[in-house]
Amino acid sequence: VNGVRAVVKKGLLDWLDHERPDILCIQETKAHTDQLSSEILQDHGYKTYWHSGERRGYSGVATFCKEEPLYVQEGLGIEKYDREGRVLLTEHEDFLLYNIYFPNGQKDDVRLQYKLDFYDDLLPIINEQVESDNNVIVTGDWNTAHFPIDLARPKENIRTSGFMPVERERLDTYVDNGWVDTFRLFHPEPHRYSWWSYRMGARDRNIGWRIDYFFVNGSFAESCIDADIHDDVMGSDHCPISLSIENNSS
DNA sequence: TCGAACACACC
DNA sequence: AATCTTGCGC
DNA sequence: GGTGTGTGCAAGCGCAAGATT
Repeated sequence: VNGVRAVVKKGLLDWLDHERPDILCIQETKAHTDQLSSEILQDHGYKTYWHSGERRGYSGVATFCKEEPLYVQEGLGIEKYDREGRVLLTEHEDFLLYNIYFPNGQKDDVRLQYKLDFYDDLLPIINEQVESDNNVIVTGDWNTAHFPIDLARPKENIRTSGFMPVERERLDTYVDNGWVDTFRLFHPEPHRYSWWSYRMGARDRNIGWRIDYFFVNGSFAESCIDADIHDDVMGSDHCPISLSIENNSS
């Protein structure tokens, strides 16, 4: 969301009150909870969980739940990532939910490698949970467009972090391991993006990237009834994405 | 990150 | 306490 | 002169922290 405090000023809570999702996952909160008021922490009726980076004003994720999760974990359990406040795991009745702000690799080779390591280290963890009979959803800002259809300028960005072959190969590996990009189940069409540069009026011209996903394990994909991108919602350089799941109880 | 503005090929 | 400047990270 | 590639450089926002008032 490029700063929760900024998007609250721009109407996040009105939008939340209108949409009332069962669960809301946000990334790049850029705030510690002691910097936030009760209007965003709790007054809306959701239980909220926060994982913030050590560095003030940087990174951070939050998960809002109508129903209290069975279990909440801050971080992946790997120190070098957890210092940056990138992961919230919540357990729900029918699935585990990872809310993740994947690293950005554009600053230098060190950060690119850090990003690639994150992909490599996350995969065995979630694979193991599926093997243990859990359904798993991994959502958030993945910071990588997988295929040329997923960004407006594929040829121009082959050497830009976010669409480099090494990064795309990591997503290939997720797919090879049975993980499903749910948006494409329902939307084969091009020109559907979830992020646009603030600069150069990129959003007005839809020069964007699809870098936000809901990946789910293969068998759970059958329970997904819709996935979408809501590019009419303003307030950030990203727009919301959604996943709808079959309701088995009631 | 995008694309205007250049440089420099190469016929 | 409010405003400005610089710097960082997208 | 036209077309095609390749490279440096400007480009919005949100936030922190220090300086100035």
